[in-house]
Amino acid sequence: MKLDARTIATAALPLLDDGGVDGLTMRKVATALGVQAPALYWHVKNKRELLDAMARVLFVSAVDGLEAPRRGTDWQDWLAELAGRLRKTLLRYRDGARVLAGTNVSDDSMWRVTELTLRTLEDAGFSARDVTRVFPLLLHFTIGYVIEEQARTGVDYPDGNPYQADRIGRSVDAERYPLTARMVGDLFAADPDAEFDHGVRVILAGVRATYDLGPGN
Amino acid sequence: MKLDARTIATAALPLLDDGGVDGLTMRKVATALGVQAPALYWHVKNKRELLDAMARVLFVSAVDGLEAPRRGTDWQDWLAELAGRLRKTLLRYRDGARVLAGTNVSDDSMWRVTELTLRTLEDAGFSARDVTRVFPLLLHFTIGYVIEEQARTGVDYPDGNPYQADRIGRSVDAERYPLTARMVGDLFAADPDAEFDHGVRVILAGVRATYDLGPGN
DNA sequence: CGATTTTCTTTAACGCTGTTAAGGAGAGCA
DNA sequence: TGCTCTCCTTAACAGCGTTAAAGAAAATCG
Repeated sequence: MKLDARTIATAALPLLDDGGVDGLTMRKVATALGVQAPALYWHVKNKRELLDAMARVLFVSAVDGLEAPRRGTDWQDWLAELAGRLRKTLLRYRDGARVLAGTNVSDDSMWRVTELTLRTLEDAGFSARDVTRVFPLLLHFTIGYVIEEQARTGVDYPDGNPYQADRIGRSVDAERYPLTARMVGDLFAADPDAEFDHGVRVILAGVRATYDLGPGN
Repeated sequence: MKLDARTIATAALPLLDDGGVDGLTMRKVATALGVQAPALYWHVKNKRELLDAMARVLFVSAVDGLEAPRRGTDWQDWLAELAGRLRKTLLRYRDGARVLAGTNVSDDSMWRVTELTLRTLEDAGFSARDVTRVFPLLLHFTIGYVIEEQARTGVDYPDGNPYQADRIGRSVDAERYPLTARMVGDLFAADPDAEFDHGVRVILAGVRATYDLGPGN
């Protein structure tokens, strides 16, 4: 097999599922590729660069095949779908969001998607300056949301997941904090997909309410 | 000095500033406390638990002394200030946001703040169900934003920060992606404080636009 | 008071990590 | 054939989180 940064990263991603990002070692990755660990250093400067490559693969696969909104498609639906795609992709591997978070992804497909988003917003009537702020808004929310979501599976805690509903429920004093106690219950009963989409919609509503839309929308 | 999880965590936080969370070792923490590394394991089960304790200290110090909004204070201003406080606290130590992100913080002060927030929103006229969604929304955005913000300092990259404006600027093909090229410029020229506050305001506008407000608001 | 137990820290050591150094196998080319 | 470049190997290093075992200090008890 031909080895390069991208194939190494692709092979490394599934390994996240046992042990998460902390349990990912160069030796494991090498073994998965039928090679010795130092061989990787010919294609990748260090582990940091491997993680960057993994983030890139993740992001690229999230936006692969993404097209501009078809005529008649609402810009909000399009953005919501984009955020949803990103989330689904991050959820595919354990700690996916942590891998992407704060990683330097500078890939052509990154810029392609950014450009697509900005153009969609401009077409929807937003000013050039405002358009710049929407993309990070959605991106940061998505990453924050999925990090939390993946942390909730609690795999980092060998004996007993502290994120279990009853555990947290018990730790909240329902006498003093009744609203909080109810929120905790709500949160664990809620469908994460719906909750995420809802959050995205709220943000988009804020975008709509905040910025001036040009004529026609 | 009396040793316990909280004092250990407090001593560990400033050590984040050289090396970040990856460079934080039990031995360094121990040395900072004038003690040998294994001594820490009497007070803390493992490094994961130390990080949890650090996250707790961080969160607690962010919301320390926080009070319910004074009469006449807008709920939106109050929430914006809460998010701003959290951000400022995370920014105090390198990788602060990474430490807090997805960490299991179950402290009384956590619930106190949550309750305060929920009550504020209920007082503002939101329904009980809607109220439980606003808090995570702001929290996730804040964490996502600060992770990115702290990553941008690029300390993880020994030779040359790839987040520098000119580097990214050069990597974007301004011919094919003109809007993106401009966005990158905008992003680096922007004041992070203002940009964050703006994001929070957009979200709050979305909250206002999405949920039914009872009579009186 | 001395004896015992409990609390906390030490030294020593374990297996594992990311990473480097040095060298060898094979392809392409002169 | 001999040289160079590409890619992989083996061997090794310092440092990591963590455990085991023993020792000191302090508290408790008869």
